[in-house]
Amino acid sequence: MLTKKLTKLLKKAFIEAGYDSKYGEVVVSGRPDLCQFQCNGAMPAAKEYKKAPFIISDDVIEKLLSFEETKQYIKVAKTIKPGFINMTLTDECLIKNTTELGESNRLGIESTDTPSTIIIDYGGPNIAKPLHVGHLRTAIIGESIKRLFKFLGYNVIGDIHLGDWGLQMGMIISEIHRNQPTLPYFDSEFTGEYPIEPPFNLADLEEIYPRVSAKSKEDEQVYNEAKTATFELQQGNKGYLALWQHIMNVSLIDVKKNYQRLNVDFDLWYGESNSQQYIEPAVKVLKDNGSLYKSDGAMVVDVAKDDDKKEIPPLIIYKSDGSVIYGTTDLATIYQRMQDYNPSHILYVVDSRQANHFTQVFRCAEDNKLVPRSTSLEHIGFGTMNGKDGKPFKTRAGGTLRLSDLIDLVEGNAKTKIETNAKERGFTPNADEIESISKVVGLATLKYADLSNYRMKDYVFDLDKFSSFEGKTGPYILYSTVRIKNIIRKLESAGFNKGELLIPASQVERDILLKLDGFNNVLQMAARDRAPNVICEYVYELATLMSTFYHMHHILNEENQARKASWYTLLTYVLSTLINGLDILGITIPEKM
RNA sequence: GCUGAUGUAACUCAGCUGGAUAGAGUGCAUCCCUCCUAAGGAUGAAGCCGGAGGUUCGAAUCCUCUCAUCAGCGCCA
Repeated sequence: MLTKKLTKLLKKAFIEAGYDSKYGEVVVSGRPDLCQFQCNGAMPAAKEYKKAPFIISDDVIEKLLSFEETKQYIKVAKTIKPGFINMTLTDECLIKNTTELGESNRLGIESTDTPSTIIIDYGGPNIAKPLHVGHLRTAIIGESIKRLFKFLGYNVIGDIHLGDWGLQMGMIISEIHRNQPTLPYFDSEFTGEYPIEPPFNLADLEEIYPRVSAKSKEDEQVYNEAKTATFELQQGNKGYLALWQHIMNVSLIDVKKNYQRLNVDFDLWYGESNSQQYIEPAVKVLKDNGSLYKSDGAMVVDVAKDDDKKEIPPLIIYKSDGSVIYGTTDLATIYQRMQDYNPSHILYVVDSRQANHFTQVFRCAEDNKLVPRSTSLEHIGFGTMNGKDGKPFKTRAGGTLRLSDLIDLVEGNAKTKIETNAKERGFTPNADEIESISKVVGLATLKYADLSNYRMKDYVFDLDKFSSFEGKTGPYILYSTVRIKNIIRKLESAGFNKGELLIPASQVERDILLKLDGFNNVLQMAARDRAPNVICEYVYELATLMSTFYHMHHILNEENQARKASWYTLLTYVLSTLINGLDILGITIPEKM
């Protein structure tokens, strides 16, 4: 980590020159035409010490250059204009650094000093509603954040947190009741075993929810029946529970298939229902604290604070009909997670429109000491998914686009491209190969397009963008990576051996060495801001540098064997950086494409 | 109404813990496939960083106001 090493040196130089070490922070230069690294500390220091900034920077540089260790590493260090300290390293230093990073088992990426447990709550699909494009972001962003923290050495647990215990379940149960009243699940006298076969299939189920949901908006009785069914389910009505289990079983098969296609997997497949047994102990805490009280018929907890800029309504624990609500299950889930895992963080990767809900839940949990101070609850919000018109995305027919249809589309697109491309190059991959490559490429297109936007911004869902293979896209990065693999394969099969890194043969090669060093910093930043788009940017830049490199240097044809061997080594470093970066984004790389 | 988010090139977006000449991709214009994948490379045109004040040696970045868009605001998730 060159910035880190340089910062250490600069801090020492600031101290020896008689200034505070806090001014010694070194960053990658914003003007690569002038230098590789810069330190801006002399300018703020000028204020404190009431001196011209360039006098300070000159003092510091003089000290810096007097250090034994500096001499062999720093090629140029000089003051520019007001008081920038510009530094360029020797090529020897660069290759030594790159070799250290490349040969270390984690590319020199620092692990956390505090390897605590982090729970990531993402995905959150509602049972019995087909997954649609709205479920894409939480899955993809959540997965990436999970992988990032895992990579940085945390013990990370991803929990899908299914929506399986709320009103939507009551809606379905009550609708089935209306349509098939003679089923044993609705017979309170029934004492035998309930049927093993569900009384519906997936297609039925997917059709039921939208129907009853629409009906309940117009027909109050339908709505009330749904509420009653919800209440009874939560109270443990045996028949309802059996039916609920059927709904879960049928629905989960499809849910799992969808996440599998996205290459998203969860450590825990818990849902709201799993928190049921923790509701009582969690509520007891609220009661013992005297926080719980009746308001408008519901049982609530106040979470407002004196310095709130706006009114924050109380969190509802029991609705006036006695049933619990998602705030309740969220609290109970926190209780459960503390008991089972004692995490340092619980991160909720959920649409930012739910910010108020999380403020309420977090405050309630913190005020009532359901979590200690050492545990932080954090809502990782993301923008809403809009169509090109800036309004929430709808298909041409006005409905929501299913996630599975979207994946089909993107994979199909990739397939066409791969087939025509193969034809142009005159080779014919077999059908299986095409199939598996299109899946990988299609998914990379989709994930990269989604992850490269900063998560907080509203999101324009653009099918063209999701299907594009040109420019700053997933396929471009895969293309670049596959090309490296291909060259390495050829070097290997020719029995060629890797060699020590040589002094860079060009500016591009030097830029690659510098870029490789930046990986650690990028990961730390991405983790700090919970922002995978930083990694997207990085991976693209590295891939671009490689494209320029190919254009400039022909590796296989290189006659200087030492040079060729050095490039071989460099390729392996770049490849593992790309592999790791892409893996954190949840993107896999094909062997060919 | 209150609160929050967003406003950067024709389009889609980075950059926002203040730093030197604001960056990509798409599209547009011009070149480059006898040579490791042209899903590529090179060059160019394109910007009062929504507007107005302020803080600072220095502001797209921080503060205040303002306009626009979107979202949320007690028993859905």
